[in-house]
Amino acid sequence: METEGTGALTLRAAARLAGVSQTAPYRHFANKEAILAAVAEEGFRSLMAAMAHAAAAFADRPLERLRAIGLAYVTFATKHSSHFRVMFGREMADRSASTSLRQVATDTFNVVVDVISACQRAGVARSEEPAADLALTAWSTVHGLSALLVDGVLDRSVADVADMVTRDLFLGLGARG
Amino acid sequence: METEGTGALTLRAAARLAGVSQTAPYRHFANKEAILAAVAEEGFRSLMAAMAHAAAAFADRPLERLRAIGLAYVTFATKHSSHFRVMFGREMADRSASTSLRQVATDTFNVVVDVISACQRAGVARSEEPAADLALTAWSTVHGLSALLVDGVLDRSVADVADMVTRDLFLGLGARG
DNA sequence: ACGGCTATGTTGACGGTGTCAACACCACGG
DNA sequence: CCGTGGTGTTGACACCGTCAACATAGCCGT
Repeated sequence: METEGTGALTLRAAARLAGVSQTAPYRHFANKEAILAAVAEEGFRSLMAAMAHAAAAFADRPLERLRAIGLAYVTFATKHSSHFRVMFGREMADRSASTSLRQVATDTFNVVVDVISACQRAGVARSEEPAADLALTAWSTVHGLSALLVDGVLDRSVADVADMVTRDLFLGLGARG
Repeated sequence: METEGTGALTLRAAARLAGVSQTAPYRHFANKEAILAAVAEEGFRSLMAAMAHAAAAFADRPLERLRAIGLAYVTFATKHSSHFRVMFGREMADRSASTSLRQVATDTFNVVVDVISACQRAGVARSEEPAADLALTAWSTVHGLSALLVDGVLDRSVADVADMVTRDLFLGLGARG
């Protein structure tokens, strides 16, 4: 998957790679969707770890922490683009079929909510709005940028663009004053 | 595609639907990727039309116009989710293969840039930054929200969430003053 | 009017894929 | 020591994208 793209993640190829027959995976997963759900779930855990690692350096500076996890998100998406695609794409018809996948996805979201709450308490984020709402906006922005980069729609440098977008997200588009 | 999801867009099914043999499409397209590129291109034109239509009501109010095209984007994505997925997904391995697709995609982006320029001239958008940069942030946010909705990650109401996110995008996350 | 060229379509086949049913083995617990 | 459950295999099915070879129909220049 990492070297040949999502389309190469085939049940039979996986079995070949494992050195077993092509139907052996069916002893461990109900079908291909179930395998993808497991891969996606692992991806979310890996993403959460990357965000946690990036945040660790800024224990008592919530704003820097927020930005760090945003950048970690985009970095993860571009560095593990196939994995990222499986995590969010619709190779699985119905993601709510796997409750554990749904759980780990909301856990990931809650990381963002927590950091934003901290920002609000520190007075650096607008606090007239629920943290969950701001978090959804932040997630949308960072996720959208990741999606555009991963899907090859943009051809600008990842670092530049991520830096700029996270700054604008904080400032807003509107004129101040 | 509309009724059974992206996975059902198969060359043979399309041919059956057209009442021709399964290899007839090869007289008109090089391969499946080429068909998807054409579908994606048509999608971008359709999206541009939807945005233009939404913007028409606010000829001389650039801020309302900006918001209207953002909402039109999310609406289009959720109402034609399969089409949206083809437009951005990686069913095509290399989207830059089709220059006309690339062209219509940048045309779409330029619609956003133009509206943001107008907002800057009207003094309602921050103007210390290039319109293209702000446009990329706006696109990321709206595209990210669309992607999350389309991929079934969120279960909140489309209208509510779109309204909230576009407002927060304008205001920014940061505390004012 | 006619012969040929081009666009379009068909048939048949190839290798690859997800999935299922039937069968085989091996280890462990009663 | 036997049975049972977990794991793996073989063989098959329908479907997929794609290709080569062959057919046809309409238009163009002569």
